[in-house]
Amino acid sequence: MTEITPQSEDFSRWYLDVVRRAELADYTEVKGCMAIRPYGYAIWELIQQGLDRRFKATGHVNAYFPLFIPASLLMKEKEHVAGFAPQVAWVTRGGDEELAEPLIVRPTSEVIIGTLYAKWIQSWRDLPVLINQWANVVRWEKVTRPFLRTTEFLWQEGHTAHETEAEAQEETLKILALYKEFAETELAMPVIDGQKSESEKFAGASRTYSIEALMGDGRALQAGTSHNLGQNFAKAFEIQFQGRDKTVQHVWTTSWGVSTRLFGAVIMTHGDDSGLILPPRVAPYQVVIVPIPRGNWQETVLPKARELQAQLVAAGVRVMLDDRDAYTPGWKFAEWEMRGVPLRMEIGPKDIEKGQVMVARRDTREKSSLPFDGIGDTAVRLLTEIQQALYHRALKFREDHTQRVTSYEEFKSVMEGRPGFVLAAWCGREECEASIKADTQATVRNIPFGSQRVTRSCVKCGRDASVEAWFAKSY
RNA sequence: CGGGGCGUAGCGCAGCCUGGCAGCGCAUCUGGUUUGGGACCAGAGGGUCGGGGGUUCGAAUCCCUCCGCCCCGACCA
Repeated sequence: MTEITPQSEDFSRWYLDVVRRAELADYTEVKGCMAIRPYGYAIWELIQQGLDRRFKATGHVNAYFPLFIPASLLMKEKEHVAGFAPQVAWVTRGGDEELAEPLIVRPTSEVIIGTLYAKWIQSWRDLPVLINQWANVVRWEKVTRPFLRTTEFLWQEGHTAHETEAEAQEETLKILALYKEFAETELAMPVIDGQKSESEKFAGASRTYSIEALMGDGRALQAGTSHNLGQNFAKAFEIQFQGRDKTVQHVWTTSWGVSTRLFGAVIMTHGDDSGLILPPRVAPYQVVIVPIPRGNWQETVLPKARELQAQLVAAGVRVMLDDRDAYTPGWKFAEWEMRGVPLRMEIGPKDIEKGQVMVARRDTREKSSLPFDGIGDTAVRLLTEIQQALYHRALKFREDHTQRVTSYEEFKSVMEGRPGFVLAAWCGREECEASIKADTQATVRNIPFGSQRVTRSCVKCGRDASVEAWFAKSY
């Protein structure tokens, strides 16, 4: 049995151990292309459901666009192609024929969708277009890591078109808020929202916004982005409509996405040295029942365990009854803890006699006997508690690793010591951003919305600071 | 893409230096006894030694080359 490397010894190795031991994903023959195993995929499906429900509730609909895109289309938006070209995979042959025009495998779908929107949109009455797609995309990455950065990954990409600049901006921020609410409610993961710096914004966007989470090793992870694309793509792809005032105008577009990377964020936000800890709302099994075999247990204990399972299912809880005879209870305890199941219920002859169930929490490891009667409600209440406890624990961790600094010396010493988020005044110039990165490895994660011109000077160069920004070492 | 480390059974590793029967632990399978924190006994199965090429009577071992994984850096919404 391979042990999981302790976080304190090597966080990165811990992460890779958890991914493999918990059977979330596995490597394949191609660099950066991982298989997502059933347990991992079940978690992804729950993430999808939570997001999809929210997209639909805000008026979005799903559609599907093709994997292959004519290379020439990518070239139409100047900044976009410059940003993505180094990461694009090409198809130059089909069967035994050289293609007249090479295809690219989508790294994102702005260009193909833009081409279609140009056909679909004629009038202001066709707007807004609010489409999302669930898809795989490919970006040729040099350094890959399961979930965090893979060559092929799963994500959703929303692509909307609007009549006015204000509407596009509203959509961009609405989705950012949706992502934040989702991360905090479903993933129990506190995030910082704000605007990306000029150097970190999406290739082709007017403005990019992000949510950023803090991982257990003190490094930040960009967990989702929402872009206001202005009229950049509308002009490149001639997406035009006739307005209320009879004039022909370009639409205003947005795009936004989150990927399987979110899953990596969940692992690194909540996990501990025993393995994964899943927030109940995205746990494929919220409760695992371990029957305690004694004597003729299949006829004494097992029926009671099934009854317990039925009560939990009736209460709307996702349950796994682990009735495998080949493993001992102790082995099952360790196994399901490693896989992050929020609650474990043990039921044996002693419990049955007393009308009780032994309940153990994954997050606190507290173990207590609770009455069998009403166990469904008890489980629901405990799961809610765990969901909140995980959020508050993560929030406290972030607060303990967040500070405002006023001098560069202070900035550097924070980054050398216990890293985390640093809020510092910044003049907004790429020059300072780059030299801060060179000195400390920290980059601008984003610029908070409340941030306004402050009287203090740039933490690096001392000039007037236009904003305060969140800095951190990042993935 | 640069520097470093690594690749031998599902996992972790020894063997390589100095060429000569492919091994160990865990896991797996069968049978039995067990089972409230990773059980025990007995037996069994499992290998293109990352791929290709070369040297040699003979290559896991030596040489060339390609691929993959990990770490650091560059790059990367």
